[in-house]
Amino acid sequence: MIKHYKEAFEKIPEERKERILEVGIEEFSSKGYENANINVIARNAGISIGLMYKYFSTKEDLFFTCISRGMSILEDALKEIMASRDKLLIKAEKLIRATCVLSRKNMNYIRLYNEITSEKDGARAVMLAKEIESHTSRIYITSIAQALAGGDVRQDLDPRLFAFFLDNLLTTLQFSFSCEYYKERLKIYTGVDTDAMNDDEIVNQLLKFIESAFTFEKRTSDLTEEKI
Amino acid sequence: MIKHYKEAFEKIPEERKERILEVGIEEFSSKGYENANINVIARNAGISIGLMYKYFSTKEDLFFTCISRGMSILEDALKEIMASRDKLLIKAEKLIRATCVLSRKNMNYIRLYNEITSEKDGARAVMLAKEIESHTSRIYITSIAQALAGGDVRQDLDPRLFAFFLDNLLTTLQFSFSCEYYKERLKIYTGVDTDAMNDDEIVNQLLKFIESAFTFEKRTSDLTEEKI
Amino acid sequence: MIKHYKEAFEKIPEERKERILEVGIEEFSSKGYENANINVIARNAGISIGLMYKYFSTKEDLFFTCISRGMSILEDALKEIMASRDKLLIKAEKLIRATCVLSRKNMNYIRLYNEITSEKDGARAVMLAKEIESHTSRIYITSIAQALAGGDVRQDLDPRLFAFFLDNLLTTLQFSFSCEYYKERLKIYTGVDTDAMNDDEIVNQLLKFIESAFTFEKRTSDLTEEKI
Amino acid sequence: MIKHYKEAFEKIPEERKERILEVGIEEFSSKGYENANINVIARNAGISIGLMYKYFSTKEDLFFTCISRGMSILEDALKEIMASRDKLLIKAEKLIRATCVLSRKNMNYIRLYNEITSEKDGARAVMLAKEIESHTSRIYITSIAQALAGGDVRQDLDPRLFAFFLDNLLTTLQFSFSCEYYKERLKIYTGVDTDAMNDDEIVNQLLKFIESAFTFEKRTSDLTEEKI
DNA sequence: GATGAATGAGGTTTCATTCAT
DNA sequence: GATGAATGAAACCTCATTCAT
Repeated sequence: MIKHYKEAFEKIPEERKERILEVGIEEFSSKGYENANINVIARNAGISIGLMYKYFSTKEDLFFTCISRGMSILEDALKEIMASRDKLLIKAEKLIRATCVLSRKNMNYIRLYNEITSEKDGARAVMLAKEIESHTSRIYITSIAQALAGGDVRQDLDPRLFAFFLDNLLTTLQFSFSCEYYKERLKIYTGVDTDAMNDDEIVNQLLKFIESAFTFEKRTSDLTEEKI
Repeated sequence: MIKHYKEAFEKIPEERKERILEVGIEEFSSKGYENANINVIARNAGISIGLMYKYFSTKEDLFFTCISRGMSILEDALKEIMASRDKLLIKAEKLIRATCVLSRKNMNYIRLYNEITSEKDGARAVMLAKEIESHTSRIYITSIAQALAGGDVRQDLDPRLFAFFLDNLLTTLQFSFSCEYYKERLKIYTGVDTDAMNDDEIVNQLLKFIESAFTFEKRTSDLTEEKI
Repeated sequence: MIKHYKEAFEKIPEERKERILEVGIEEFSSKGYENANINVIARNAGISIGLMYKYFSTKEDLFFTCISRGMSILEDALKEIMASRDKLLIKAEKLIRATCVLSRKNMNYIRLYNEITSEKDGARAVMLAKEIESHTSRIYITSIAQALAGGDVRQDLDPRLFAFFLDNLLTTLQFSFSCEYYKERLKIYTGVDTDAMNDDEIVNQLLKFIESAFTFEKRTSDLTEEKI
Repeated sequence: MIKHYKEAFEKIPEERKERILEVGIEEFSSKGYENANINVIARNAGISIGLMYKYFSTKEDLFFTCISRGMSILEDALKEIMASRDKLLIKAEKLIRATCVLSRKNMNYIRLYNEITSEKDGARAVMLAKEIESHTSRIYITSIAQALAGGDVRQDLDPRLFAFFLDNLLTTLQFSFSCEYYKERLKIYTGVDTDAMNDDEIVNQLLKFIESAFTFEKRTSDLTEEKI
């Protein structure tokens, strides 16, 4: 992962590092990149703007470093679940449940991720995607490939694409618990306010959705039938 | 849908209206709301900035009007498919295929939609979600409810949530064909460049994913078995 | 009095003339010259902005013409009172009483006059003062000179300066009934809200003030006494 | 008195503070609030526009701070005179003479005050009047009340209203020495150019005017006589 | 290392005025 | 005579970045 900070930043106490990045994440995630104000971040972090520029060359670099931190926290949660020896669908269930819990706890990180996903600049988008998605995707793909090899899932699935679909569902779910637009959208679909919602129903339904998608394979005979 | 333009805008020839909104959509979708420049939009649309303000009270209103246009175009495509008497999964297949085609053709509209989904301001997000998602969600939910009533799909699904999951998958797919970050992400998952990709594989896999999710219901006996 | 309108304005029906000028006076007096909007005036007067410019060359000219109308209305009220054969102090009393009544009725005209009195541009100020004050001042001065000649007032007064002081008192009183700042100022001095105020007390006191100022002459003996 | 500047402004050297405010007063008093240009003020004060906004949140706040300075300078001159143990009419004479001198020296402050008196916005007008007039009015009223208690002035005067009339006369006199419109108006009344005028005559006459107004009380017998 | 005062380019918005119809 | 669409200069304000101390 590329460093987006200067040497000076490495040398300061961990505590101050965290302070700066947490304040940055708060600002970037709540206002978006453009509307975030570096001077405000410095002030809230308790350091001078001059020092901020000793640590980061540009606003962009501070943003990237905030992202690194935020995303690695989210990734750690994912890794912990995926590291287990559980079968794929057990992992899926854990993931879904964890998503509900973490989305509320790590709201800022998810909002930050959401901000990234609407990056307009091609080069920045590519760089960010590579830094953020590579590892995650590998974890999902590997896990599914193993399940495939173990005969735990339908044999006609493509691990890469099913990993992609799975992540799409989980990512959107995260957004739906954390990001303003997605929260309202979920409310419109379910008719219930997200914050007041009981997670069980959505967890159960999504689990069914994913479980069936991953496990049931159409028998050859089905293929000759009329499509439902 | 609320009007976000002034009376003067209603009176001008359709051709100019389109010109302005298309130029606006191009600017907003390629640079994002904050970085979009209304002077540039006016210039590219061939009108003066003063006139622009005769049509729209604020940059925000121009943005909203661009969104209205972009989203209604996307919605029309959806409506056409969902209006058919096809069974749900036929519709799903059509939707998926249409998504591939339209995502490349209507790239700007989808990028605009993507921009909206990362709206940070709560009030704006709620307003936008209501304007954009209400209709779409109803179409999906109704269609699924009908399939449920007709016994075409598994009986233990919740139409609202399954509609939600389905839309999540389709929306993410659209983004993956249109938006820089999501394009790179898809490339990372599949290993293939999105633009050079043959859609067939992804369409087939997603269809399988959705089809199984919607149709296969665990038999009671399964519930007693060990989870896969 | 210099014409500040074009020929076209002279030819239109009296009713439309009045409409335009009344609307203009309303706009200029309530917002001030700079913040007044010619396009708004045209719209409220029911004519097109193009026509407005057929009648007046510039915003300034419209303003001047509004002033002419407003000031001549105020002047007419003054003239009527001053034309009587009453003794000076009877006139003064009538003036003061009229001021109270007219200040509320002709609030807009007085506000317009107040706007003029803070004109910053030297040339414009001179022009306006000449147009507005010449006639008024002559009326006052003449009246006082007659009273002086008739022995009705103290013999050591200078008619020009006493006219000036008298007008100062009356003008400020008008402002105090019509203009936001002066209204609040009067409230601060009296402790009573201007709009709720009973005029009698202020009329009586001002009358005493003026009456004494105009009529009592220090006897020679006084001059040797200690100043009070 | 409410602060209309930011903390940063408090910390800068007195000299620079004065520089900025004097330049601001010059600009506001010569062009009026609307036509004043803060970029010009910043340039003339020798600072950047960005810094200007570090000191003041808005143009309005800079204006208010300029006013505070200007008005407090004028108030100080008033206080000095009114603090003496002189009898009321001695004070009055001093006030009138001081007005002549100060009006020429402090022309900008008085023009600024004049600008305020034509404030159109109700809320702003009330705020300004309270900030500016409260103290002044109290000084006048107290002084007159004391003179009344001491039997130095006529017993039938209302201290509040007579203070009001006195201030009206002095204020108008100030304007007549400083503000374009009022200067021309004075010229029209006296026939002499204000700048070339010998103050003595106007001072003497105004003193007579005020002295008589304050001291001579109609005897009861007068009341039965025909009004003069 | 640390500060924060200072910069100034750039974007949104307003409105007097023009002119083709 | 009458319209009102169209123009564009100009002003307020923000904030990433610099640099002297």
